[in-house]
Formats: sequence, structure tokens, C-alpha cells
Amino acid sequence: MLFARLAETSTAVAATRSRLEKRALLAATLREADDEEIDVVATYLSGRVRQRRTGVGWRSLAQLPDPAPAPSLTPTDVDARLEAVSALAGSGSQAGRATAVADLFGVLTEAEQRFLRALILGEVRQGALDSLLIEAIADATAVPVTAVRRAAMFSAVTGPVARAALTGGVDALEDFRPAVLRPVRPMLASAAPDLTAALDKLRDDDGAPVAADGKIDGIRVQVHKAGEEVAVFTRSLDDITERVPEIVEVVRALPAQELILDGEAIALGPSGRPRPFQETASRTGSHDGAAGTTPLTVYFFDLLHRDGTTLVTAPARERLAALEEVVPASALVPRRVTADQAGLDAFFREILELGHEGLVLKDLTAPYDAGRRGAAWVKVKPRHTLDLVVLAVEWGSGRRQGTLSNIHLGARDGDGFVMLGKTFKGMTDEMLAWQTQRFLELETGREGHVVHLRPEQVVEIAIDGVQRSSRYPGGVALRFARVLRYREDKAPNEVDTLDAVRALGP
DNA sequence: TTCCGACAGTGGGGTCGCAAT
DNA sequence: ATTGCGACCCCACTATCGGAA
Repeated sequence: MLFARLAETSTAVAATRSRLEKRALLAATLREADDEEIDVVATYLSGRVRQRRTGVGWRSLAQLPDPAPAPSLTPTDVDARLEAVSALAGSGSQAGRATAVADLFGVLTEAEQRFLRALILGEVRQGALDSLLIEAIADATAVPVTAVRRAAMFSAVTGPVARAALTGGVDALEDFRPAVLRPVRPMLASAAPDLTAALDKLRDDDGAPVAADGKIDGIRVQVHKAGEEVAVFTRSLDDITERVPEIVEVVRALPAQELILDGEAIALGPSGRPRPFQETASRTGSHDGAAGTTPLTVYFFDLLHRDGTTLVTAPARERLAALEEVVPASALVPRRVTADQAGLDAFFREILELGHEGLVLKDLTAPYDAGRRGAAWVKVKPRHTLDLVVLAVEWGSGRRQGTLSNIHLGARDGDGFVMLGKTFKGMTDEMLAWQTQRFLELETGREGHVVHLRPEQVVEIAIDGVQRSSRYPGGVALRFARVLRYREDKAPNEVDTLDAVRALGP
């Protein structure tokens, strides 16, 4: 198979909105692959490259060489070339990498160049990523989609799953099992605006008890124990074992030979209160030295495997019971199991008093649905609102091309306004159409893709909080800002002040 | 027939390591 | 020393398709 065939498939997949048709197109191309190239073909069809770090990004691909007149490379060729590029990362030779990238793109046709660039940047925009590919793998074989999905849970990447399904069928997929020291895709939570909505989402009507876990504002960790050996993985299944010796210590001491634990790691202050997220990020992000400076505390909330027995398919009630047998209370997330809404309200307030983010409500009958963002876990966080003024706006990309999308937000400070951040979230298509018109009327000038405005339009914004910032002149930035509505009833001189915003901060 | 669960897309701020300036 | 880039930590929200109800 030629790499060009994948570029062609991606274009066809992007051209239809029907997911069934996308699946059929992906499945057809998967079936054309030789056994040895299935892994790479499947990876490219899912919109990714196999290399975790190529060291090549937007800037490196801003200028490409002239395209070749005809395709020549196979997907395997492209993968090998990218592997070589990737191996140059950290070798001190930026120039060597640039040459290797130019050599590769120089033998690609224009269509291939576009596709590979999008793959490397993670911008294929074909309306199909890993989840749809998993369904396509089933379509391409006689294997039920549930079997493919189950196998994918226990493989950090989908390429090998595709290869097994296409070459060995359902039997070959049996090899993908939960095993210690091999990371499992983490289960994700959906969101709800408040506790009542979260409960509605979680259970149909039966009033059954749920588990309410404190939501810790740190980083997700999946910790494996195999005898004396311990490995710590992040949400994206990066191995950070070397950076978090205190977590390794805690887990090594637990009374079991084999464990797969799911939890959250966070930096706490001397009084036990959470430090700002930035400190946890700094601590878990640095490879050296910092270990002693800001100790991490780990809170576990799930157990997927214990001493030869997988618990992934067991109901949450059983997994949590097993977790409490193995992990001391000091390393368990704060949890309450109740069917009572008033009890949940009180627990929510307690958790916020402790400085944590909110709650995650969990269905006690649900299995661990690895890699999916299902309705079995629902998170709830409190929300602050601010009235701010729009200082500027940026032209959107992709499906927002041609609309003014990302708005710059300002708070009042003296006679003027101070920028606190940007947001593109919360806008409906109708709002995008309206604001494009409105902001063109307020335009005072342009700089690249930024349109500057007279500061007249007031917008109501929701945020999770305020954090210290070295980027913005007020020294603070908004965390997770999103638009609630535009306010026609407020004038710019009525928006919140910088001081009021700072008061929300750490 | 209507409803709603799950995906994909569109980007946000902050931090690190690394290489070039 | 500083700056820019790439990678990755956290993330909210809307539109859409197609199976569930």
C-alpha cells in the first residue's frame, strides 16, 4: 500500500458526515493493508503518528519543500523516516532534524504533504479518531466491536489491536488483558452543572446509593505494583516513575504483590491544604532535583487489579471494597456513599472547605470503562461568574473559519481595562454569527488574525477560578473561562474590576 | 418517533526541557 | 540569561450521528 492511499482515505472520510460511512471507508482501507503494515496504517487512519515525541511542530512545518510529482513511499517508509527524526530529538542537532524533515516532505506529493503535516500536528479533522477507528476495525473483520473495544482498553495504542484483529481474529484479541506494569487507558468522567443534574445523569430513578469522591485538583496517576517494582503513569500513559519517588514509596509498602491503582497526586501545603495546581504541575513536570522540595500526596480512588485477579469488569462496589482492604485511609480519596441528596450537599460543602475542587459521583454498579467518558462517573464543580468586556477577537479555524471566535477578556482597572485571558468556549453557532457581525462594527484595527475592538461589549463569563500569571499585566489569569451570554443590559463601566477578580485568587 | 450517549472539534493557561540567540 | 518551540499537565463546551427508548 502507498501512503498516498491513506491521504486519499482521509479526504474521503472528511467529506462525509455519516459516521457509518466513515467507518466503512476506514474499514475498506484497513483490509487493503498487508499484515506487517497494519499497525502503522491503523495508527495513521486514527489521525496520529506512532512516535510519541517527534520534536516537530507547527513552526518546523511552516515551510515545506516543493512536493514530488508522484507518490513513492509506503506507510512503513514514512514511519521509519519519522522514527529517525524522532531519534534526533535531544541530540543537540536541530539542523539535522530540519534536514531529515525536509528530505521526507520533499518526496511526498502535495496531498501526502497535507496529510502528514496534519498527522504530525494532530489536526486531521476528518471526523474520526481512535474511537471510530476501533469500530472500523470491527467492521473490517468478523470480530464484534465489544471485543475490539475491550482489547483496546488494555493497550495504550490501537495499532497492535488492529493488527491482532485483522490477522488473528477474536482469539488473538484475548492476548490483550490487564497486566501489571502495562498501563490501562484511564476511565474518564462526564460533567454536570450541579449535584441534582449529576444524580439524574447517574441513575434512572431508583434512588440507589452512589459513591461521592472528592475531586482533587492534581494530576491523574495510575500506579502499578509487581513485587518490589512500581511504575507510575500519567493520564496519557507517560511513565513518570522517576519523578515521583514518594508515590513509589507509598505503593511499595502496600500489602499486596500485584496492584493496579487509579488516583490523583497533588502538592499539599504544610497545613495539608492543596497548593495551586501550578505547583503540582511543576513538581510532576520536572525530571530532576525538585523531588524533595514539594512533596506529593497521592489519593487513590479505584483498584483495577489485585494479586492475579482483574477487577476491571467488577462493579464499582466490589472494586472500592477491595481498594479499602489494601490502601490505608491516609491514601484514599475522601468518599461518602449515600442515596441522600442532603447528605451529598453537605459533603460537597465539606470538600470545598478542605480546598478541593468538587465531587465525582460514581455509579456503584458500573464496571471500570477504560478509555471512555461514560455516564458512570459524573463530576460537579462550583462555578464563579464575572462580567467582563471584550477587548479583541480572533478569526477562528476549522469549522469556525470565517467567524470571529476567540475573544480577549478585560476587567476594569482605573480608567481603562486589563486583559485577563481569552475564551472560545460556550458559544453556539448562533452566537458566533451574531458576534462576528457585532465585533466587526466595533473594530478599531487588525494585527495578524487579531481584530482589536472598542471596549463596549459586555459578556458574562463562567470560570473555575483565578491563577497567578506572568503572561497578563494584571498578574492573574482566568482558569477555564467560558461564555455564558452577552449582556446588552450592562455598560463597560459596570464590569468587574481587576481588584475584584484578584480577590478570587490564591 | 423522539431522545440522549458518545465523539470530534475548537481552542484556553501553565510548566518543563532543549536549542538557538 | 533569555527566548521560542514542542510536549503535556489541567480543561469546557457545542454540534452531530445513530442507536436506545
